[in-house]
Amino acid sequence: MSTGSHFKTRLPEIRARPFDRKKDAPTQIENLLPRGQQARLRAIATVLEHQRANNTIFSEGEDAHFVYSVAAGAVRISRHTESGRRQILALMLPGDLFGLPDCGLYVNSAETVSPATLYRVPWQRLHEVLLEEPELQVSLLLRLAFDLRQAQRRIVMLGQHNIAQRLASFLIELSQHPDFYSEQTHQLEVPLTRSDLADYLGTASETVIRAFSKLEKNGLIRRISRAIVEIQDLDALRNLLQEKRRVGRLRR
Amino acid sequence: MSTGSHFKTRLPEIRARPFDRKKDAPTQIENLLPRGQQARLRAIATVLEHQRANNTIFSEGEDAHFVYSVAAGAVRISRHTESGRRQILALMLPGDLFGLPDCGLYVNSAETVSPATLYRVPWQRLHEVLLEEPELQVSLLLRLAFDLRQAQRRIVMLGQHNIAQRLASFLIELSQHPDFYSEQTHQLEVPLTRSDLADYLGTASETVIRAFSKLEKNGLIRRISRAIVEIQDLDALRNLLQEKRRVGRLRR
DNA sequence: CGTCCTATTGACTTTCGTCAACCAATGTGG
DNA sequence: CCACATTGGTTGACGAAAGTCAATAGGACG
Repeated sequence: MSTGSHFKTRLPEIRARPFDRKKDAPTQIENLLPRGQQARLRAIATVLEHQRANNTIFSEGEDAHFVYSVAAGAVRISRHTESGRRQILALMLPGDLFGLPDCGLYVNSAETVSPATLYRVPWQRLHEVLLEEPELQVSLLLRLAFDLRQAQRRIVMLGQHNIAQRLASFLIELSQHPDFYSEQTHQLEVPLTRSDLADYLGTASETVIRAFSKLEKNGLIRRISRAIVEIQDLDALRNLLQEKRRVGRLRR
Repeated sequence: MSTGSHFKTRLPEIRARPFDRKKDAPTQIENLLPRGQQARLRAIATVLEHQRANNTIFSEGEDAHFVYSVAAGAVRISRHTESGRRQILALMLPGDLFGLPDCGLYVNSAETVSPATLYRVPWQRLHEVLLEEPELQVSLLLRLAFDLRQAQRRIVMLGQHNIAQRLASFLIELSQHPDFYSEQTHQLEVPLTRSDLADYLGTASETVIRAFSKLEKNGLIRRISRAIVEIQDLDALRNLLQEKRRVGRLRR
């Protein structure tokens, strides 16, 4: 994609430091692990503070040494097709876990989508701990099962819904997350650019924009700024998913 | 879908019997479990012989008491949208495992797609065994990880490929399975009807048929019968996946 | 040999992808 | 501070892909 002749000289701005009990909320690791085992992991976790969006965390095909958990911000998990297109498989939000290796390699790529704070755990160490603690294994199993169900929901969305429905589905899902939605103001922060969103929904950025326009014209949402959307009628968004994919031909 | 006024009176023809060492190949359970623990599971497994296609194995929302493994035939795992459409999430072929519960319930439906032989294991018993045998847990974890990667491949397919590419992708994948593809005759058995295939690929049955016609016209495949397709040019099928989703507008 | 179900093809329409032009925000170097 | 470049967002035009309706063909099976 890039010409290769002019590199941005700015480095990816990341700061790494060990886990700090005073600065880092223990609740962030809670989703991943049951109480009581957290201390062991904190000791081996490093905190990475990515200062900007579009930092690469890892790329598909690389040796997988670390597993990550999101503390703040958002990370996109993506895969590239042989035709050079990109599909965003999932958006990792605070509390989510990613980077599990397959045969020692990462099968997907991960990049920040906004400034983000991550916990990084060496896979080797985690693996050792897993063997000693069957309960941890169960947690991991549940986590995988959750990811699988999530992936299945996306299959349904991509297979059966039109673009406006897919966008509605995304907005609804994101609005479940308190970090991105305020119940008071009804304002939702969309941490993706239009073209990231397009790759997430399996379409083109222009089509995403037209879907936004359509929802706005029908009074379901209102675009406040690039990244802020006011949800005006959540129920109507939900009802949209009940509709057919296509209006059908007018009968004569 | 059905009118409800005329029920088929024929019962779903299933025969159940305990696992029989002489009739049932032990290799079938091997994918699921490492050697040495197989015997324990055989003792608690029941063999179900579904005589016909479209038998319901379980439906989404039901209490989940059993986990299943396919010995012969094929099973479709599906989910229904609120708009009444159906998406087939996965096709379970010999060696595959399905029916893991989520909070005690099945989240998907499962039906036979052809006559099929299944191994049925009570979840309760399996769960007990899992607790005693951490190695079994690891097998299950690997299995889930595999299913997740499979689901991610389908997300890419649905999000980035046109219908001909999706069909090609399906044919290629099925041709990996010796039970359905003969290297000698290059004949592939497609165990799905066109409309099942449509629900699998996220499209309409007419569109599937047109994709078949297109591949045949271009000499990549040849339709022998409803369910038999001769793969004439596997490489060309693979190359199809490298192409862009759409040809693009003619430049003036 | 009719009946039922699936497959196929044609006609028509909607949805969506692509190209192109333009706007808005932001950042950078002079 | 301003000219300028860069990036991302938006809109319009156009055509290709795909969904829907309808009619027909083709097997399987009683």
